[in-house]
Amino acid sequence: MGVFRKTKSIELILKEFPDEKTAISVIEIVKRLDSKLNKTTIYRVLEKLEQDGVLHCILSNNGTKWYAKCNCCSKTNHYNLHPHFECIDCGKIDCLEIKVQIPTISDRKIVSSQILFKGTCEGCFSLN
Amino acid sequence: MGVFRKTKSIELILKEFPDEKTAISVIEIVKRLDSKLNKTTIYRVLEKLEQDGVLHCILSNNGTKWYAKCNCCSKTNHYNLHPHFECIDCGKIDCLEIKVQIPTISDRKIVSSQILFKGTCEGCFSLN
DNA sequence: TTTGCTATTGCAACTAAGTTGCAATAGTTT
DNA sequence: AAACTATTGCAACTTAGTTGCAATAGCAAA
Repeated sequence: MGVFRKTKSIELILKEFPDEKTAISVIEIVKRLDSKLNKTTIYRVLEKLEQDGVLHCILSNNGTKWYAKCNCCSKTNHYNLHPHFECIDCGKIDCLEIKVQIPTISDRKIVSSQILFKGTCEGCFSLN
Repeated sequence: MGVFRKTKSIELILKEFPDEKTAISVIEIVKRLDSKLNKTTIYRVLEKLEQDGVLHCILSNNGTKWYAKCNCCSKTNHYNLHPHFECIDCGKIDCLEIKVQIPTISDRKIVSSQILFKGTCEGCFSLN
């Protein structure tokens, strides 16, 4: 939304997202870019990138914010309906490329959803 | 888990849950019982009631904790697989008595899920 | 290139949800 | 009634996330 200047901050932050599936916690981004960017800036840039349909936000099981790249969103239609997976062993979160049926409920209108599955990820699964 | 004494705190806190569907935020409980109980106690009792399968915890869209009564959980099997609904107008959260298909994913094991639909609830829906 | 506009950034201080350690209190059992 | 220990209250802390404001830096027009 609004003007979008090409700034160092945006460039640095976007570099932290290697692919379309892996989510990163804001805490981790702040830690990684500590010497380069102020945490306020990071929060604001992430929020703006979310509004612009570049990233989407996921809430982890402990209530902290994570972000991941969007591959189906636009500035006007921000769909975030795919589910996410949080590993209870290593803590990582990623996007699942599957569809979950969104139900229709009488008298209510569902606008968006937030689906988080918890369990053991591929990596940790093979270690057992 | 552990011993379960019948204390004033447990009684007071359980009184705040009128039915099996309506969730209450911890913040709200702390506010309501401000003159009667310490917030630390409230957090601890809620956590214990969750471990004992009496209540289940829901994370709202802004990352705060909400609790609701369980009607299908036991001390040993704590299932929390039903979805919840958060109203984007009035902010209330409640349990949905519908089943959502939990997918199976190769190489991963899903242990639990957290499904939050957001939209307009019956009450707010009829106001428009 | 320079000027001016204003979006963006950094800083410091703040907010508030949730946690921790410990001493005091109160259920429960003998 | 005594003793044991789970539970509670308090105060201080932790930390993710926010706010206000002055300084900085993209960008467009001159």
